[in-house]
Amino acid sequence: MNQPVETLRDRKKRRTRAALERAALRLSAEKGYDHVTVEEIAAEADVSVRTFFNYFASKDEAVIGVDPETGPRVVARIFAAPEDASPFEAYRQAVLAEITDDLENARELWLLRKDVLTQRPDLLVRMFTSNAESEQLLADAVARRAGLPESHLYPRLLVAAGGTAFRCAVARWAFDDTVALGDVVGAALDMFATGLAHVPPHQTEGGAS
Amino acid sequence: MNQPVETLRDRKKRRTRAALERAALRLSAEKGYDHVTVEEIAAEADVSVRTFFNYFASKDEAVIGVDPETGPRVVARIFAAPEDASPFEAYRQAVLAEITDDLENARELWLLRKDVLTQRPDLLVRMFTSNAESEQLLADAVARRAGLPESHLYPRLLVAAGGTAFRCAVARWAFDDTVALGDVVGAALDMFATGLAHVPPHQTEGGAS
DNA sequence: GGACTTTTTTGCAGTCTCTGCAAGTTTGCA
DNA sequence: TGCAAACTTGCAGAGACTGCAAAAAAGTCC
Repeated sequence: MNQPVETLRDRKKRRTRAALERAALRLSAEKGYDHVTVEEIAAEADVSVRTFFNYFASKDEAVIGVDPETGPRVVARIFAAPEDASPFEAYRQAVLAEITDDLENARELWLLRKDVLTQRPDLLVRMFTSNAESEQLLADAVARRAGLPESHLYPRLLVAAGGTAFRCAVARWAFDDTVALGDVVGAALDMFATGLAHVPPHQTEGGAS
Repeated sequence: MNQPVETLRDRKKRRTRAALERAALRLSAEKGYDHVTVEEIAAEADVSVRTFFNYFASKDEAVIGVDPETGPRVVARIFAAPEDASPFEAYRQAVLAEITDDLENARELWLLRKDVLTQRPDLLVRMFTSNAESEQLLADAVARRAGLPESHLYPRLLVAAGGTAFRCAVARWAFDDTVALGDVVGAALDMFATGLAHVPPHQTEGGAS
């Protein structure tokens, strides 16, 4: 029907969004998140303040890097997993693939973001779990793969756990980025997979400190 | 040294905080969170707007019911658990006890809060995980009980998982409050305990839908 | 009770985030 | 070229939140 052809408009929009995100991160890393105004961000990206708010609902969203395409893309990845993969495995693969890709495509942004999130850990909380909407999307996808009713706890819990794994991993990665973020997320997901009932053996990844 | 005697000042402060929280919740449940101003909340609690902000750093915090005493109290509960309890068990007991108590002491507030959190699920995200500070406190407590270094992933992950369990449980409870909130949190924590690798057998609590 | 210290409350001025609206510009398309 | 749809922008305004200094209240000591 509609081939996903990228029109000039689309390209411009993507560029503007990227410019705003980059500006927000660069300035926040440099001067501190609280000392940067939306006005400055918009100026650096060469658009009006009003336009900033056409792209991001809040200043927070800009540094978080909220992207409306992420949710649907991860859902697609969940369904793209092998037939015989468990719901957990499907979700795990989708999340790790998304992270790896994003880190690949925007490594510099992530390095800046690391700084900003260290300044304001509360923003980190809203990153993966950013909007209830996309979380709902993912939970529905997991539920379908698991053959569970939407009201069941498991899908929501799994998706939320993924967000939590991501959050903790970023926190740890910000503390020591000699390890790959994807690996830390993977490790965290493994702990969730096998259960938290017992303290894991001392196989600290990296063994730092 | 300093007996925990409750002076008049302390009592007034507690009352004011409670009045503000109640006002925030009542008005939000009635008119919708976005249609309530801090001015109205302060008026209903019979204090000035400026005083509102002396108690809560933001409008959000008022409906969330942020209380500076909660963090330390849960930490105390973690250490109060039986010597032979695993870190997970200690944490689990602490969380469940806190929830049970709070629900006991402020049931009406929770019924209002349920409404508000249904309107704005994003606030729910910030509830348990509200501030990075108290999360840090809890993680340190768990780490000490587990004999792990502070940098280890496990304590942070466990605490964050608790927050997640709580969050998902509230979401489900808001949807159907014929079950006790504490029980749903318990069920969620059980899933985390045994691991999310496999879809749990269909022992749906309540079996709704 | 009166004088003095410490806390808490309050008003005020001011900054910043965010929204609705209407007009101006750019892009897509026939 | 000409029209329609999508974006951008400025503007006015509501509302959240902060710093500051004065006023009020509570605790203390004589």
